[in-house]
Amino acid sequence: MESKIYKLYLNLLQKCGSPKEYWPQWCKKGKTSSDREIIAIGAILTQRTSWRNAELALENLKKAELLSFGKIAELERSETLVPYVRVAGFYQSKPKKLFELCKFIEVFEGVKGFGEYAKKNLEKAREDLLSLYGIGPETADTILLYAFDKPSFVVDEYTKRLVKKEELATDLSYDNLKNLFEKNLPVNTEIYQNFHALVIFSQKEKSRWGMKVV
DNA sequence: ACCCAGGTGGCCC
DNA sequence: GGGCCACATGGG
Repeated sequence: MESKIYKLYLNLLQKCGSPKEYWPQWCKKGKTSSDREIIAIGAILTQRTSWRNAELALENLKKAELLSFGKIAELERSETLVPYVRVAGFYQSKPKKLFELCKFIEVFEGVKGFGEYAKKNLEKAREDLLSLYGIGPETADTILLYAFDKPSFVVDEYTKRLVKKEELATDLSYDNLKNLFEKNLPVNTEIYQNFHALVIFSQKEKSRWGMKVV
C-alpha cells in the first residue's frame, strides 16, 4: 500500500505522534458499552461546536446521572436535557437528536445495550444511523468508527481542506472522499481512527488539544 | 463587532 | 444533485 493517501497518513503520524495521547477514550481498546454510549453522545454534542463545550455538556449529563442511553431513553421528554446540553449550543435540537438515538437503540436492541448493537453489520448500522433525525454522514461515521470500532472512514471539513491543499481529488463531496480514503488505505479500524484524529489534530495547537476523561 | 468550532435538516432551484 | 440558511453557545 503505497498510495499518496497512505504516505500522507505516515507523515501525519510522524509529525504529530500517536492520537492515543490526546484522544484516549475514543482510540482505546477494550471499550465498555458505557464508553461506546458516551462516545456516541459526544459525537452529537460536538456537532458544529468546540470539543471543550461538548465536554462541559457531557460533564453536566454525568453529574445529573443522565450520561447513558438507558437513562436518556427513559425520559418522557427530550426537553429535560436542555439545561445540561445548553452549553454545547443548538440546545433545541441536540436534546431531540440524543433522545432519538437512545430511543432507537432501546426499541431495537432492548436490554442488550449499545455494546451489542455495535456488533451489527456495518452497512446496515450506517443506514440505521443515517435514518435518524440529527445524524448525517459525519456523525454516523464517527459513531461507527469510534463507538462501534467499525472501519468506516470519517470525512470532515479539515479532511476536505487537506485533500484540496494536497490536490488529491477534485470532487470534494462526502461520499467521494470517503471512498477515496477507504480505497487507498488498508481496511483497518485503528488506521481510520488515527487518521481522522491526526487530520484534526494536525491543524490545531498541540498544547491546547486533548480530551479529558469524562 | 466580528469569526470560528470535529454538522444537519429544510428549503429552493 | 448542489447552494443557501437557521440553529446557539463560548472563546479569541
